[in-house]
Amino acid sequence: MKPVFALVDCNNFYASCERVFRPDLRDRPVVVLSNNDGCIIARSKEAKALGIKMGAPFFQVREQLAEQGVVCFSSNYALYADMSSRVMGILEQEAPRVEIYSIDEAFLDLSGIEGCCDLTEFGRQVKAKVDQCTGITVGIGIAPTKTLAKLANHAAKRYPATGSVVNLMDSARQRRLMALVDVAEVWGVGRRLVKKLNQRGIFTALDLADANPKMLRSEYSVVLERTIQELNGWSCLALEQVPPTKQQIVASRSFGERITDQASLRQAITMHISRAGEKLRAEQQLAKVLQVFIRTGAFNEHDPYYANALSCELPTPTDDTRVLQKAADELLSKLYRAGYRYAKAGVMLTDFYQYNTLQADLFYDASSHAKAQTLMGVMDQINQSGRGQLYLAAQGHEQHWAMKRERLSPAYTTDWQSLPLVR
DNA sequence: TCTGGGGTCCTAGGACCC
DNA sequence: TCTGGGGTCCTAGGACCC
Repeated sequence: MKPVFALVDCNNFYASCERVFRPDLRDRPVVVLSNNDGCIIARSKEAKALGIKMGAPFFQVREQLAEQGVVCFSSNYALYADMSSRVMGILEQEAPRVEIYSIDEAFLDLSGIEGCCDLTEFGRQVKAKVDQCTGITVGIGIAPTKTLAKLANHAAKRYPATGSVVNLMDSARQRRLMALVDVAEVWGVGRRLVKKLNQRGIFTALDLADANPKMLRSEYSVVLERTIQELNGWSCLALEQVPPTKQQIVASRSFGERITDQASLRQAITMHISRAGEKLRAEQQLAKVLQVFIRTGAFNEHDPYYANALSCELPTPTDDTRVLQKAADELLSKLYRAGYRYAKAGVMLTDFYQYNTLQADLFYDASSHAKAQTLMGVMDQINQSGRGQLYLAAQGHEQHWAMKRERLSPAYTTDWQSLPLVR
């Protein structure tokens, strides 16, 4: 059976989420800022039309945005994650198999439904349903491979006449579109690769599709060879319905203000360890290797620069926040140098083990490990219940370095106190 | 003063083994 | 002049993605 993929992608997702609950902003330019109100990471259509650049540092464009009447939001991940799960829920109702690819994108496997209905019409129905139920508009690209579906989605967004649904099952139509599209737009072709491909005379997606896959593989990598095959309608990337288990977990943040003392760094590292531990337990895994890293600002030429990381192997794999915190603290003591203005710190967990395949050593104490797991379970439950927060004292109560979020919108969908009111 | 966070995969090269 | 051949595992770094 010929495979059929659809890529559903939410338009300007974060900016759209903010606008769903603020109808007064419907036609106004809106941008959403990264953590710490650092850079611009999402723009509404109107904001893009004003020429506002993706990734622009907020402090550099702040005045200009104010003059242009652009509404700015701090990022509100609780809201975006909840809106995302609503959108994905609808897709799961509509399509037989779904791969949630990112917070705002999903691949659908539509193989076999051609016989029952017109693919383009199906796409329009899905789009209308998502719009009606969530207020989020999406673009949909349909094609025989994931890479072509991505390209079709790109076209759906770029050409309004398509009604945001593009069916690219026909190979003549694929070639017509590819001839119009810059090779930089192809999924898997990043900035570095574009330069090299341009030097070889490959400028459009079609140039790449017609290139020799074996030759480009030997010069670059098997990834690019697969991309070429996919552009030619040979599906190399399958739908992945079950997310593969994670291989690493990272928790890190820049500080709202620079830190110079070790005590504050210790608080921050403890907080990151707690978050990483929660993620690890949600994955039902144990970690053996822990890394801690700290660094000063990367942009200021006047301040001395220092960035360093240290890792250690734990005696046995663990998911106990307290054990991880103790190890992290020792690493931090070795890493810390006085006299620097630190901008960011974080932790990384790697080398994971499943609960039941754990290879215990001679001194492994099963009963104390079971107790620790119960304790961590209770802690996670309380923290998720919304009734209060349990955390290690080392995290501190007042964090002067906490993330800057000066333009945060309410948690409209995840907090009773913040429900929008209709009068 | 102020520039995000969290992932994956691939490859080359070194260490080590028989 | 000339110093084997073949394999695995691990790590660091590069490139990409959203």
